[in-house]
Amino acid sequence: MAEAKNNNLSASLEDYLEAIYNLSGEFNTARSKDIAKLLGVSKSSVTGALRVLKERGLAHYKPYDSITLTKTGRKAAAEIARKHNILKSFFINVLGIETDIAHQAACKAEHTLGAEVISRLLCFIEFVTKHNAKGYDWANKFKKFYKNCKK
Amino acid sequence: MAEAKNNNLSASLEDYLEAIYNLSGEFNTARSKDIAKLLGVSKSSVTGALRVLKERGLAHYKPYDSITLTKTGRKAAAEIARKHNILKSFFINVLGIETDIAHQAACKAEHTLGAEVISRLLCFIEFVTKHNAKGYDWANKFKKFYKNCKK
DNA sequence: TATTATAGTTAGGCTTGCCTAACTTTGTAA
DNA sequence: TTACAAAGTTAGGCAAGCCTAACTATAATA
Repeated sequence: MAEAKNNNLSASLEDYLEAIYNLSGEFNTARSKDIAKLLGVSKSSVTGALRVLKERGLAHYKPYDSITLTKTGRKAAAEIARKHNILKSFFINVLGIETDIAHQAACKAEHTLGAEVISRLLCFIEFVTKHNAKGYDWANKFKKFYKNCKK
Repeated sequence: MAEAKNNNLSASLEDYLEAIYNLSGEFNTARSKDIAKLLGVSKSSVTGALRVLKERGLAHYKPYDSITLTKTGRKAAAEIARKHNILKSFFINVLGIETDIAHQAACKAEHTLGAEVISRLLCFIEFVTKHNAKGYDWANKFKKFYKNCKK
């Protein structure tokens, strides 16, 4: 039945899933080559990952055929991307981190920190953001603070 | 010369290093058995890690002998522990996360997030903490906010 | 001091994730 | 339509980390 065992994906598999999701956005199908490039990984590593994603019911995959996500896969990917983007924008806009680094960090964060921490952290970011909107300008206050902060 | 190649340690090795550091606190020497227990790992895994820490000039280690950190090792461990503790207390005191989970997350965080993000995050935590001290009670404000926050 | 439990090590094996090199398939352009 | 380049796959290998089972050393006690 190839039904999704939604068992927690490894950080690496989530990266692949998200990459496919993002690349698919434009064309609805992702190419192995582009996934490899996006993740900085060899083509054969992509092939390997695709096999696993298929096994788990998250991607449609047949050798030499086009790559798409299953419904479950898309849902999972969307959720990953959503969290990822919130974190990323916090890193960039509040902490003042450079885009690429922020991206990398956000990619990995969820896995490492775990669901509970991420969930609360996302709330916290929302909290901070709302305060910002209310005219209490965190990002800027922090920016000044950061200059004198040696950690 | 067994001088420390201070090359970035893996997450796992940092865990071992920190474990030894914390266990040594009480007795000045750590036991394999206790490291294993603390990290939830088998005794043989500890042996393996010790060999690597020795190779990297971070721990003194000889089979069946007592385990201590080198000066470099101690320094590195202290730094890991310091960051770790800041993160942990932020997770617990601001985000309201349960101790064990906070501990796990903090352990892994640095690695995943990378030096730049961690450095800024630690500053941010300090920033938040200082505001707290000034009577702007973040932790509490966030606590209320969190109740209505579904992420 | 001999015995035995505990601590620690070694050997061998598994998984994940990556790599390169060689091969196959596909698609494009003479 | 053939020939060649690009995309994709397969085979084989490597490193990090972990495990269990069997062994060895140490230390405690009778």
